[in-house]
Amino acid sequence: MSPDRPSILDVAARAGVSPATVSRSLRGLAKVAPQTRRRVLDAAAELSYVASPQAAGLASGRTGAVAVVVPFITRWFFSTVVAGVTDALRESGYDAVLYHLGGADHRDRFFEQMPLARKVDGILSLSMPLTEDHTLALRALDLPLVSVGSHIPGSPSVRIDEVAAARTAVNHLLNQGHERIGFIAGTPDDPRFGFVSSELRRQGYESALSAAGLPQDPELVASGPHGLDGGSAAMTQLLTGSVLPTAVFAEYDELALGALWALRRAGMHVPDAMSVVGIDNHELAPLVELTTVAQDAHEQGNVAAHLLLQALGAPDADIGADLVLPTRLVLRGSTAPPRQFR
Amino acid sequence: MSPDRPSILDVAARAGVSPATVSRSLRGLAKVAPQTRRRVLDAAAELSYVASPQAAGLASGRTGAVAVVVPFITRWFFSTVVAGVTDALRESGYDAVLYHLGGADHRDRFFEQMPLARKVDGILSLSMPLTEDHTLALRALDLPLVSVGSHIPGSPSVRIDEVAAARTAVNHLLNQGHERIGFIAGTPDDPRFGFVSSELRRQGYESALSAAGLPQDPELVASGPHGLDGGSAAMTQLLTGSVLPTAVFAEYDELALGALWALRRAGMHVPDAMSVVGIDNHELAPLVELTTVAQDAHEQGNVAAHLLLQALGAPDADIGADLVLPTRLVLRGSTAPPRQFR
DNA sequence: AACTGCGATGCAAGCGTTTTCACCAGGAGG
DNA sequence: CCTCCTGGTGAAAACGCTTGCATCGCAGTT
Repeated sequence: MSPDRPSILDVAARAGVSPATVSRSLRGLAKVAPQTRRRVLDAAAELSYVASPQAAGLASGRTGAVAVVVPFITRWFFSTVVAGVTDALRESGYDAVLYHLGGADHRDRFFEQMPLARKVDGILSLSMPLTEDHTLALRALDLPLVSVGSHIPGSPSVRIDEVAAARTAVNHLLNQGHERIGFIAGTPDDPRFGFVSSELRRQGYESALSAAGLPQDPELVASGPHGLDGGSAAMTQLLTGSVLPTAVFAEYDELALGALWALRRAGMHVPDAMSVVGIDNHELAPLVELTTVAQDAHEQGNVAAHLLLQALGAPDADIGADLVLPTRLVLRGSTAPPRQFR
Repeated sequence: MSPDRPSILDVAARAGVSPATVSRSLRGLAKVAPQTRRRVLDAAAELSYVASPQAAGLASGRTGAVAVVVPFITRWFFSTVVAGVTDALRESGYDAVLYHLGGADHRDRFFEQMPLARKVDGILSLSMPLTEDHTLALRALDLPLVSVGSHIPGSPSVRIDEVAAARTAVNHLLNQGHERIGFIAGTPDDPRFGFVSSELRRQGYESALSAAGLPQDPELVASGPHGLDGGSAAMTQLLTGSVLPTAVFAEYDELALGALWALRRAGMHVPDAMSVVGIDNHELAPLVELTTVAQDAHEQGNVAAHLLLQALGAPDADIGADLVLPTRLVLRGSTAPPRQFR
């Protein structure tokens, strides 16, 4: 049925040249006479020859693949970034090997045995919550590394200004006259550390409050697991607390959506009884009229991939680029001045 | 900085055995004395040796990776299936190479040059809309293939009974007394063909109507691009048509969500003025009280991965398994009897 | 006319494993 | 005491490319 895939020798024979020339022709290297190249290309086509990436890799030391390390592929932000990454990678012929590292235990195991040792040429780390050990393990690989959503010192990164984004969201609420503003965060799945963006957004929340001369009430901060349910749980927590906020800022839209859900169940009207704002501009945000600070996740993936490709092309280019992409406040119906202002 | 990764020869030298024995020890093959194996394992650990997958692949003909081919990673169903797949794959040590084939043109190019020729040991195709050419190209690869969400004759597949699921959704509406039931579909991105599930769900819709003795009114069928916007557009289309339905069945939840959005903008109350039902049980379905026919996407990914692993283990096991996973109607607030019934 | 330079090509040495086959010691069987 | 296995091990041949180096014409240079 499958009469052995043709090897480079078959192509060489058919084109009447040496395997070396075939290799050079196929990869578009310089020193080949146009006419010779044509002959080789034709021969290869006729045999529908495809070079073995394994052999090529062994010989050249490259793999033609990059690792994409992502914590939760089902979250809007990550799946969208991954889409951006793969779309950019496609052009260049690089493959994307997906490492889905949900739980902290998975991450630990992963970084211990570092399965991508000789498997990839570069790494794209998406907002991974990394301990120092993890980072060191990555470093030890000595592979080009680009991170999205967090900044790993020494390697290029693409992100938004998390603090500013959070501040934008909170300021919006402040501008509307809110004074008791809650914060809903995702609980880190590992006590040792959480998403860098979590921490930064919280900082933004706190600094915005400070700047407005408002106190920080721990009662106004709640957290729940990542995802819709977590947002819902956190909102419920706030609703049953001793201090009722008039508005809440959620770390990201999926938490905000969960909060909206809880509010609905509690019979609290949004935005009359409670304003809600998030970050992301999740695809479904318009559906529930969620006011949010938009970021372009697809673009971030795209840019990150290009950065990595660049690093792969130029062995020791300037490391350390830190691209900060813009965000913008998208006003929808989930925010309004608090009652006493109307 | 990086003093060349150790090779199997280094380990062999350190353990005082031949590379062959090292290879056997490390892979847990039978014919190695326990004591020898220990010695090798220790030596390998001390050198923190990791075998080169490239070389191993070249020599053995295996790659240790499987291709995951997916049309839209950002859709709930696909990202969830991918999560299921990667979670299952992790255990076995196989890597997942992600091929994100959004547009039909990407698919064409992909299947023409078939970049996964020698790159993977097996393929997982997620609901890919495939032309006959595509399928042939896949076949030609002669690799184990498992599909999710559609059935490719001759290879195992995991899916739900699309027709039955659609019928369940429509029957639910019928049982409530609806007689003018609209259908909202996603427009294929390529005129030549669309998702298999699209077609089947439509069949389910039609057969349920027929079974109830209701006519099929083309005016009640609308479609839009995939995703929220498409659902919204299709709903708008229905709302401005000559026949106004009292309920709509959307091919999948994201379209249903889009429909809900359009209804809200049109000021039509759900479910009083219009009932809406979808398929999936999208994470956000509870948020908007969407009645839907639930399917377990994560489980489908999981099962599919295991099926593939099995096929990879047993060279020529029985091909053709066709696992049909259950679905269940989840009643929420988006459906109710039409007005005249109350 | 001898020489230099250079574009085009071939040779052959790797790259780091896996795997077949041969080999060897020692216990079982005759 | 000799043969036959058999578990344990090593030697060496693939596996299918890439690439440094050598080679070879041939058009320019002196």
